[in-house]
Amino acid sequence: MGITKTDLFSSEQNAMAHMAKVLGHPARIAILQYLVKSSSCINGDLVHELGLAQATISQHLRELKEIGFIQGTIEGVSVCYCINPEKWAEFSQLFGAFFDDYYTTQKSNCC
Amino acid sequence: MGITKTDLFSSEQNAMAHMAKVLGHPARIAILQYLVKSSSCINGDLVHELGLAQATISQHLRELKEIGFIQGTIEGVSVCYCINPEKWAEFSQLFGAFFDDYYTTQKSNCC
DNA sequence: ACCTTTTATCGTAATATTGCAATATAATAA
DNA sequence: TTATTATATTGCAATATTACGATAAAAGGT
Repeated sequence: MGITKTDLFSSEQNAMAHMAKVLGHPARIAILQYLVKSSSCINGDLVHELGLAQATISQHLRELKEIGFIQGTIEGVSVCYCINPEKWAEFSQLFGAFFDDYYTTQKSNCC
Repeated sequence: MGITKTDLFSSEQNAMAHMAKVLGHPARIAILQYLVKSSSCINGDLVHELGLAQATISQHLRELKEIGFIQGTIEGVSVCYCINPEKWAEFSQLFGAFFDDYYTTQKSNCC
């Protein structure tokens, strides 16, 4: 079918999955790492940095912006993209909590 | 095209994206949370827990097992699934490092 | 041997994603 | 105004994902 049955899951689970899905493409990982690393907030010379077409990069940037990982401000002819600090902190916390749950729960080591 | 150009990215970026992609479905998030929470290593009564068909759950479990999030041991007629501690730690560390990179890098707050 | 239970796999339909060329839009420069 | 530059959007082809019914495989019970 190809359609995810979101109604079966909690909004937290759907949100978590959506977030992870956005991270689930190497180009988007690369874009985020580039924005984290670059001291200046470079715009779409990501097109030259990564080897993908301009339309493809633009599409990935939109997905990252829609969920909130990044923000873009118009700067003359070009657009300045950078990490959205609030969302980054929020997502970092959510992922951290997800993984840490395993350690804060008492395990009965079966298997 | 639908095919990801993995050759453009580092193996670390591809690995990170693959890992995130596996987490990018609410059913798989729910399965992991269930396994983390359940004191006993319950098997496929996940089928009853979530509202998906047996074949669908089995498919999600295979993906989780293939990348290493979980492990399954045959126990009579049924299979005992549980979190793979080594991989869980590894993935937790990788995600943590990914998000923390933002904080360990000096920012020049543009935008 | 036969039945039952549990899980895996196959096949398939519906939908989603990826990538790009072509084109549109927006802002500045000449 | 016209040209230029940078980015976004549209349309489409190729491929991937999701979900499930049907069926197979594996193990234990009778």
